[in-house]
Amino acid sequence: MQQRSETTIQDIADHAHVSKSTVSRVMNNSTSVNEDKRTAVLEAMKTLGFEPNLVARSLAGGRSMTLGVLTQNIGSPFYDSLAQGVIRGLAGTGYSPIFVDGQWQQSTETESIRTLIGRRVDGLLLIGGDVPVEQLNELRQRLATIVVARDLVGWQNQCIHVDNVQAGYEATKHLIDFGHQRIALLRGIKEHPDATQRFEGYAKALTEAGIEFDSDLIFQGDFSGQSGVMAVNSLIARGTHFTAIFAANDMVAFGARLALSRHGLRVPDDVSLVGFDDQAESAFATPPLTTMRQPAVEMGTAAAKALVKLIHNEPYELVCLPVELQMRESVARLR
Amino acid sequence: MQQRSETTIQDIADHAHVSKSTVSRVMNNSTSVNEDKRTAVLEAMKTLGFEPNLVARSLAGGRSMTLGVLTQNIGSPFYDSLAQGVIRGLAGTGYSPIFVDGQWQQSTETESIRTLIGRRVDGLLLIGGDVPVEQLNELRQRLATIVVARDLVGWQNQCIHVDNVQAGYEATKHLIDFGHQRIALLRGIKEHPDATQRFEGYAKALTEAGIEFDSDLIFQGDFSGQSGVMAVNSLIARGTHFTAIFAANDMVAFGARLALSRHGLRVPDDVSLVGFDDQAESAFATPPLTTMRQPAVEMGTAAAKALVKLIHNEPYELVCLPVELQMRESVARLR
DNA sequence: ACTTGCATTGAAACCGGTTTCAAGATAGGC
DNA sequence: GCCTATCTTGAAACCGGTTTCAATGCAAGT
Repeated sequence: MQQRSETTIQDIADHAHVSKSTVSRVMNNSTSVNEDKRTAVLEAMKTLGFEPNLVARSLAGGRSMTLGVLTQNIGSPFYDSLAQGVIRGLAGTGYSPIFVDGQWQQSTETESIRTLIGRRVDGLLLIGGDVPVEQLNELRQRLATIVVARDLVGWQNQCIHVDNVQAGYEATKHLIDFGHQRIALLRGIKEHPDATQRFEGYAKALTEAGIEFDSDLIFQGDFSGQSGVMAVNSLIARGTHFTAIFAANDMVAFGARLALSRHGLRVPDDVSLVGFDDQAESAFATPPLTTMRQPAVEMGTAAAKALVKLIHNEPYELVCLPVELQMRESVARLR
Repeated sequence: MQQRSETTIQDIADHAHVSKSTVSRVMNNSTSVNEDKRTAVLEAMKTLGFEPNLVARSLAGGRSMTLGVLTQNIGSPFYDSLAQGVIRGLAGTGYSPIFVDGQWQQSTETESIRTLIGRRVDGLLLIGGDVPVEQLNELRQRLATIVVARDLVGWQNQCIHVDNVQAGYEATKHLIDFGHQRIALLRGIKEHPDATQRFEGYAKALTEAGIEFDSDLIFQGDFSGQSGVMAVNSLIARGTHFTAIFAANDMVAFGARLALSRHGLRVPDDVSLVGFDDQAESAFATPPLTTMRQPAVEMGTAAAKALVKLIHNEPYELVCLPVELQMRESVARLR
């Protein structure tokens, strides 16, 4: 595919009978330019249909106006919502995001970050991921970096995340408040810090309510729907008694709900169910799913805006957004 | 944030006692280089931790190794799956995607495409969207372009999409085969060609089966869950008799299923339900949703690979992937 | 021994902008 | 009317690579 040679700044200069420098100045409003020349240049740009070469601009100016976004599992609701938020937060700032998928694999992530650096992004937005802190500490020395959905020590103001312990606590507390004592926990991936922290919250709520912890109620799975059905099947097969389920996320909750129904168990009449994430489908599940709402879009937006400020050395604040219980109809008071 | 000045090709050259040219040659394997020098250069690159400046490379080489992907509604399942497919298709090709969101607005899309051109992407992948054909025809003259999920006349081999008429036909046919005659159609957005084409397929299946078309069964909505709820409420409020629903997509089907249950109607016992897309949640809905599976990931992958070939002027083929009926449990034979 | 051909290599031009520097022009201050 | 501060402006250097071009060296051909 031959790229038709584009019009350059030099063409504009010739057409307007000025020098390249002047054209550049008009484009950037850097120093004052005589009104005649300015209009002549603008005129020429319009006539010739000039589109500045961002690549050349990046090289010369040292700024690429591009932000690298390392995300995980593009195609999964939570991370997509974050990405959506990032896009919104960047709208109108002049910066474009370039997304790469880390796939929750350290090697992939490291490689992806290298690529982004090679592309000379002006800043980095890391969403989740497994890259060790030491490596990130090094990274932030040379590049404006903000981390989302991950809790890093020593990153006070360059890190926006959610309190998963608190969230796990509240979800469990909600079930306890409704009279449940036998609460099954469908854990997410073992190594995943979110899963671990929510588990902590769960345990804390139990302890606080004086309910004995029973490891039979814990199912170690992942974040998939299939994991939810397996958990319930396994729970029932083992004959474990439970009246409520706190699922790793909404997708797991869907799977659990399906498996329950296969066993003739109704939600919420027989078993109460709480999810996590509040993805779009959850409000329209049958019954609508009670879940912990993660402000994914908002986090993405906040992170993006903060990164832009960080790059410009402007002050900003990164608040820790709350996970809120979204009460719907999948939880019932224990009779 | 001060960007620590990176090591350049010149540093490598000095360190290895060769010229810039030679370093470049080693990097690109362009012409043969003496083994001694080659190792010296590689050595130097390792020692100095050299990361080539992609920006400079793009400018000099005329290739940016970047592909522009214009997608719609990042954060919606179908388009996200496509994006996921694109990422997979590009893995290992050396090209990175840069995603921009057109948000189904022509002005935004046009603007986004301009930005991508300004970034000197080597190719364009347009997913859905409203940009008029004439504009696209112009575009393809200057840039390798492939369009996904859209049927464009005259784009035979640069366009990968799905036969929505056929898909609409098959979904409807499936319901008819199960004895349904009063099939409500929950249409997607009026202007959206997908919605129109599926409607065509619906009408065709009806005609073919000798079932009279009843406009009372058509609900004009959008692609949201809320739309499904409203449709069912409206249908019931109007007293329209129906035994099956063909929803604009799975999300709409979820909404419909919820509204049905609110009215005491069971799926599939009282009303059968067919969705569209087969998003991940659908298999775990209760009951698992029968739906038309769009091979979104596969389409994304195929499109990405084709684009790379197109850029390299290599031959490729873009097959029209089939939409397949994914039979699950939301459709029952009419008693 | 002399020409020919190919492999190697560095110098320099180039990609399309930005930015520094110095010069010319204009205007204000006395 | 002269000097200085400010505004405009173009030439040229620069960003970090790629690529062309010409030169050098060396082995093969005759």
